Amino acid sequence: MVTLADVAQAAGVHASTVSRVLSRPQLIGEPTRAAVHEAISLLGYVPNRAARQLAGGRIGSVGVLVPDITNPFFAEIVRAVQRSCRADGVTMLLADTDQRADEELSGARALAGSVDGFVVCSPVAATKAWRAVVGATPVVFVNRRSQGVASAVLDQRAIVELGVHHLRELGHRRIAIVRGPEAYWSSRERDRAAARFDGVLTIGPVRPDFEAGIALAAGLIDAEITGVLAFNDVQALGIMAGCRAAGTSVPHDLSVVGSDDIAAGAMSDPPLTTVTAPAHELGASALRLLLEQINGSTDATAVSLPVALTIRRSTGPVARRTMRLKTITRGDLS
Amino acid sequence: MVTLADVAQAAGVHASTVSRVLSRPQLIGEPTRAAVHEAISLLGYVPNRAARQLAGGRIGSVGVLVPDITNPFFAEIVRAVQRSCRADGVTMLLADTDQRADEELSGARALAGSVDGFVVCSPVAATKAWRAVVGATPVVFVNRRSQGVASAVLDQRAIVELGVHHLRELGHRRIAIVRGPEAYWSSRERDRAAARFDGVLTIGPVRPDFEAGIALAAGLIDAEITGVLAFNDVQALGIMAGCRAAGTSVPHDLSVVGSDDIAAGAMSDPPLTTVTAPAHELGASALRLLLEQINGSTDATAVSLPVALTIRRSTGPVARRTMRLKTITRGDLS
DNA sequence: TCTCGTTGTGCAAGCGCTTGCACGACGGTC
DNA sequence: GACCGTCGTGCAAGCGCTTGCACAACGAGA
Repeated sequence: MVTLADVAQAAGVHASTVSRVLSRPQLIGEPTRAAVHEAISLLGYVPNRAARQLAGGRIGSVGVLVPDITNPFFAEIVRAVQRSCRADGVTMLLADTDQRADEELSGARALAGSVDGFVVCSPVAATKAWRAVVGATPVVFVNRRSQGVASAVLDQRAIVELGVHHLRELGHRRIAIVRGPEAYWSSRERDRAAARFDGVLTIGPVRPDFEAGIALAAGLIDAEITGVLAFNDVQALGIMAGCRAAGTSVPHDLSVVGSDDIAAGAMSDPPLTTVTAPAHELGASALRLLLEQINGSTDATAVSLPVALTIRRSTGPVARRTMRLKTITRGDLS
Repeated sequence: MVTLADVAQAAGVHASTVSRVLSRPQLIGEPTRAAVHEAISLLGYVPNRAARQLAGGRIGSVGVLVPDITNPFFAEIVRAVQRSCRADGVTMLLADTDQRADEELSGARALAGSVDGFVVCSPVAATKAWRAVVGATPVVFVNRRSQGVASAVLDQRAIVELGVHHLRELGHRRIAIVRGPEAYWSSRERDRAAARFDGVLTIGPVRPDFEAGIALAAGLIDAEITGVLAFNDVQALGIMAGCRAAGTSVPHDLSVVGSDDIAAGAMSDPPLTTVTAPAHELGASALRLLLEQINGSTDATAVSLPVALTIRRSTGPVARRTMRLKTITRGDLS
């Protein structure tokens, strides 16, 4: 293993000089700097992280917590964070929290001390609990807003509006919005947005997974809903599968709008109309926010990212036969 | 920050004693040990990784390189590795290599020195290049076998056999196997297995993605193939989408078998028959192999994991009209 | 009783790096 | 020509932990 001292000897300078060439080059004279660089590449020197961390206090790595890495949406965020990390010379530590608040916290505890900060996707644990675990360590929440914590979120209101407007433009009058788990900030936010629409039914909470989507389909059909905005794509795909099983045609009898825009949505039959989330930007922004916090430039900023409607073929004009008017009441659906 | 010394003072012993209680408890007498443990929990002491690593030589973290984290198959492997890591108190560092050999190597270079070893999924860089980068650092390849490198692989031959037998049992006689990229060990392995079957056409290489699958469909239909084993599920889904676009019914006109068993396969229409890979076991085995290597117990072992056929509805009996006999020649497909 | 293990604990030397401080060598000022 | 910045570099003290070695205390065998 090549150490600082080896490089220093090869370059004929003191180890501290080499260290400075690496960390604050402007302090070192040009000729010395060149000599050091040459020695470094000659010897193939790679700084030892542990030593660097121990001596310097800084760590140079961030922890990323995701509820489910097998969900392509989170995978995309992780990829974005990892790329940004690489570009900034930061190491990324990943933990899958299995959507559980306790796993979230214990994951953070395990990583605390090994990271300079956390990017936490769709956290479910209470902010207070978070603070207790991470102390003053910088944290940024992805898709959750919370007092005193930096965050990068999707414009949930726009998701609802885009979905509902699209369905209305297609002539739908019996529209349902599927609510997500109560613990999610995004769910609560969508509820708020949904409340602004008259005559739009909100149903659920319904788990944002495929099976729950399947199970939901029958209720939607019974209630003569003609257009539905699912909580996410996976659930939307489930609704479509449920419709298929029930002999209901999408989009003829029921138009389905997803949210996220995962790859599987484009592969489905019919391809899923969805509200596309900029997962990559979300991850990149979160890391930027975190790094800013770590470097002390800002604290607790929040960014909200725009979303866009991607129209595919799971939505279409409302079919005649379902157009009879009828008052929608909550009792229509359980 | 609570240090070893703080704990030592609280427990009325020397720091080295505390250190030993943590690392080799059997060296320390029972009463002392208890006192130390009490002090530790009282003070909420958490060992400093960096210091530990610097002093001890060991690092306690492993690097994981995946070609594409947004592919659910790899995501599942990553999750398995991460869980095993957590159980063993090891930290996982992740890098996405974007399926590129150079990214693979540069990712490894960036992590080398910060990890005790690597788990590399579906590596494409040459083994020699790998050795040059990692030196003596333990490595295990996932889904690639290579002389002198430990590996955890799927039984590729079984994948081919399972797929082909299933199709044959359904009466198919015009069966095609889609080859994967030449750089993949798994591709080469499947070619070898495919060669053992008479009258089975191998086509490709075809990229293992959705678009390539779509593009492939037309050729399959033209060649009057009635059953196809895709390279993976995503490609299989593409083939189904291509068929749909061409008005060809799956499974009536073409039976499609995938490989991997990603979640999207179960959500498709029709649900995809596929060869299920134990992604979780693959990841867990890889980590076990790596840890064994790190601890010096073994070197360069290879495990091969069994796969199983999951029959859903993308395969079915061969339709009458396509059963006329005709000699298959390579020229049928480009 | 003396010696010789055993066992349990303390001591101190680092691991490779960062960084505050000291200091020598300049060039410019009065 | 003595004086004073400024700049570039060396020096050395750690960062928190591990670990080989020393050593005290004790019981057992001679």
